[in-house]
Amino acid sequence: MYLRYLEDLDTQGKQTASSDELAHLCGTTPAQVRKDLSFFGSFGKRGLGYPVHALTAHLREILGLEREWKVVIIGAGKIGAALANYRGFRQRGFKIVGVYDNDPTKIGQPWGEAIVHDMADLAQDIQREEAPIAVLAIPSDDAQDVVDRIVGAGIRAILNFAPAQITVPPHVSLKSVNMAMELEGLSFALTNSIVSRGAA
Amino acid sequence: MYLRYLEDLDTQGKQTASSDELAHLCGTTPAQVRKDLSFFGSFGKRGLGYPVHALTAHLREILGLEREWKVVIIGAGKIGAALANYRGFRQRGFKIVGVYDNDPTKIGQPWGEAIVHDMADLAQDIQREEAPIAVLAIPSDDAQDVVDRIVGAGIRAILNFAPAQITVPPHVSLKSVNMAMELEGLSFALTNSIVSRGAA
DNA sequence: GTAACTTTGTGAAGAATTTCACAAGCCACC
DNA sequence: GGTGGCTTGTGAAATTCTTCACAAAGTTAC
Repeated sequence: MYLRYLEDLDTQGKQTASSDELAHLCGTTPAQVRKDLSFFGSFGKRGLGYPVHALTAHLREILGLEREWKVVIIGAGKIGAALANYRGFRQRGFKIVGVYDNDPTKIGQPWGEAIVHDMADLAQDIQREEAPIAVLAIPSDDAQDVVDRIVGAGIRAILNFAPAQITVPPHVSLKSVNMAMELEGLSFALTNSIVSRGAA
Repeated sequence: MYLRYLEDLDTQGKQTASSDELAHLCGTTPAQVRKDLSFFGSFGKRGLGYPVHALTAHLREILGLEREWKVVIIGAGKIGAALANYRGFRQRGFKIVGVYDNDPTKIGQPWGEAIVHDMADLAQDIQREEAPIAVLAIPSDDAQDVVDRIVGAGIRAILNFAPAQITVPPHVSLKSVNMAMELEGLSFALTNSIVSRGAA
């Protein structure tokens, strides 16, 4: 989150930003900002604040965004399409090396700059390309099966959009985005008149 | 998360579930499960566990899912389409009352069961329908503008898919899903060899 | 009916996170 | 070069969250 705002500030040509300023932008407190950043090092200058450009570079380094990450997208449906379209993606160092589906009417069809591959080739392609990240955008029923296969093929991180609870070995990182659950959170907030801090 | 698993168990015809069982499914601890649930009431039976079906109903009530929520989708692109397609949506009490875009080539076009409306009508439609929830699936640049307009029209909750940081008044609930940020989280985990608990 | 076994609900302890508050450092101006 | 005004970095305090551990309550078997 800090990175996102710092990039904005950098684009605006801002040289430095105080913890107070960052806190306001991020909807947190100055002390929190300072503690968070101090965990990784001492980046600021007293009396002046944090050097926007340098800190941006630091955070990118910390997040591992200075290298290129190969990503396979699994599922050539609407969500897969939305992801592949999203240009901020490659821009941030994520390179989509393949799109996979098991629907015969989709396999071989053009898909953006790429072609939809047969899911049967998925495991071997992951091994050959050494792609560490997979984005899962397939129906829930198939999710765990596919996960087991790609984990076997050496995948090390999965971003899951299937509304299913899946399990991975400890050495694999997993993030799940469940749109229905997000909406349910809003439903809870509305039902219970929860008052927010105004930013998210 | 508990609701999700309990629904599964309910479908499987399971009568009761212990905190131990739920903890295993959700990747947490039995004590955590008990504390969480006890916040809302005393649902379990000692020696037996929690009644799956009744607890499901309770949680649905707590989350405000027993009523219908009207939702407008803003942005008739890929993400909007993915959301509208997603059948678990209406099933869970979220009724899509309109899809809006400002692209003249899209306005009036059929879109699932509905038609794409002109974004110019958005504010008045929200007021007439009294729709409390909006899903924002438009480019970042327009996001804050649109948010200000729909907040003015009486929207009370927003699910934001634009990779932009937006601001709302305190009485409006906001959740943002930022796919790039999720991937960056995975990049961090890979870079720093973080070992997970295996579920998410 | 009772003994053995299970499992909840919850105070209390322990751990983690956030906030406070202030010394130390940096800049700018005279 | 000294003074005043900011702002960081960080121990300590306060708060929040998680885990422990056990009495109370229910179930099952006989």
